[in-house]
Amino acid sequence: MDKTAIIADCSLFQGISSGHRRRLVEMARKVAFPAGTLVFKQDDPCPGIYCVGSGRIRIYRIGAGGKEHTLHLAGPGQTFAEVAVIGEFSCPAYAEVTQAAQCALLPAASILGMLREEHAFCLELLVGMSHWVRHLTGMLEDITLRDADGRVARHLLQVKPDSRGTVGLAGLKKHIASQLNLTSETFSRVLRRLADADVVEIVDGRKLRILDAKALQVLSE
Amino acid sequence: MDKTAIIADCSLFQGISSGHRRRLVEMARKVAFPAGTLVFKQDDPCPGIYCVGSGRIRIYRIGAGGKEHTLHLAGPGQTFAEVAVIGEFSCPAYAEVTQAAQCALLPAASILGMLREEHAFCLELLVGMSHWVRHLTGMLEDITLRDADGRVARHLLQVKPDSRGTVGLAGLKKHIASQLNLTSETFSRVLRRLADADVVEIVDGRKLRILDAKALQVLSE
DNA sequence: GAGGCGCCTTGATCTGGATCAAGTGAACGC
DNA sequence: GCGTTCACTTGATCCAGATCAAGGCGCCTC
Repeated sequence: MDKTAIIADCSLFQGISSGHRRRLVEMARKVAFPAGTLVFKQDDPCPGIYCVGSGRIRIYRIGAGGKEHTLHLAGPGQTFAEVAVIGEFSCPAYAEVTQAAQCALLPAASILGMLREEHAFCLELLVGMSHWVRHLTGMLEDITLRDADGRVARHLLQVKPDSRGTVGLAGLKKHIASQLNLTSETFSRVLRRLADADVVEIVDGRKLRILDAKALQVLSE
Repeated sequence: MDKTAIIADCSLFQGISSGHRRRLVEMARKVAFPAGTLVFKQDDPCPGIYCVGSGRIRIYRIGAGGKEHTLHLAGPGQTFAEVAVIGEFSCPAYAEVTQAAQCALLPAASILGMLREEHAFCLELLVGMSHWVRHLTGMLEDITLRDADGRVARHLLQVKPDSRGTVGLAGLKKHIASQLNLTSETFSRVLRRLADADVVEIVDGRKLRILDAKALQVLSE
């Protein structure tokens, strides 16, 4: 997978003109990471925007006592570190490769230059950013206004099912649990309860099928 | 307080050119709200960006069972509904006037038009938005990674003290508590504990003085 | 195949903060 | 003045979900 393909697939740049896209490809650097790599640490200077072509990167924070909170599990077509680049902050979180990944790195300086020159690109990113804000307010709503069952239900409804109604989990259960601000034990128990009530069916450890979307809807209120 | 003054004071538009600012003033409509007004409801179409000149507006969501979560207590110099305008969403929350307020309303259509025409304005808003993202990730970090004492400590450190080290609370205790995802009872108890430990001094119901900022720092880790 | 390790499940217990309940006190209208 | 309301405090109890503990299971490496 080359730089061009990665950037073409990237949802942040869907609405962009082909000319701008070509400029992005030119400035991009292809980077590959084996599983387990720490791409950057919290408070590192931010190298640029990463576009994920393949694999999976987990973005998380660490609080007092070593507790982790996963903000995002970035997969193909997604980006991370955009906000830090635009606001010119240092990295606000840790980024760790959970599945060997190929990414395109758009250096911060080049992006900022292009933003200054290209009005349309600027508009594009503005909309992309507003979606990121939505994601965050959604997480906040989850954590403050929903109980464990509700959060899991909403999460299951958000990941779109593939061919025959099965949804694959984007990462380890413990990482998904941490994204929902739950422990893996609680996540496990909720899944079991949903399976016992025939709301979902556990296909294998990594996949499950939604049997009763309506019931999930009700749970997430 | 007229439109011109409100927009001049508005932190979102600090870096903007005087020409752009003049255009904003032209498109703005002055609106005054008595305390208790519901400015908009969740899912209403978003009328535009509100700039607060005076008074206080509480932005909050309601979850199942009527539980509220306060996202923001917007005061003078601050804006709300920017994100909905830019992303062209409907209102993502409720906005209620907690202290009689004077605002300037920048209609969504005019703002979107200006964004399309004015590159510098677009850049400006992009940076403004990245700060809003920071605010949200800060709240998330608070709620997921800190306990009640830590959240209160961080909150107290965030509001900058006025003349002689006293900090005034931006709203009712129950609204601040809800912003920190606490009940007012818990908030009250934490404040008492901090006062007993001589970390803060309760001046009157609405104000308090920070005696030991270091200790607050430690609590918020 | 044996051992080890990390992920996941399930059960038993613990606890921070919510909820319930009661009381104070300030601000208001009549 | 006198009731009413509403913010806030404080105390007593409760509970959802965390933590602790114990296997089970898949997947390495040797």
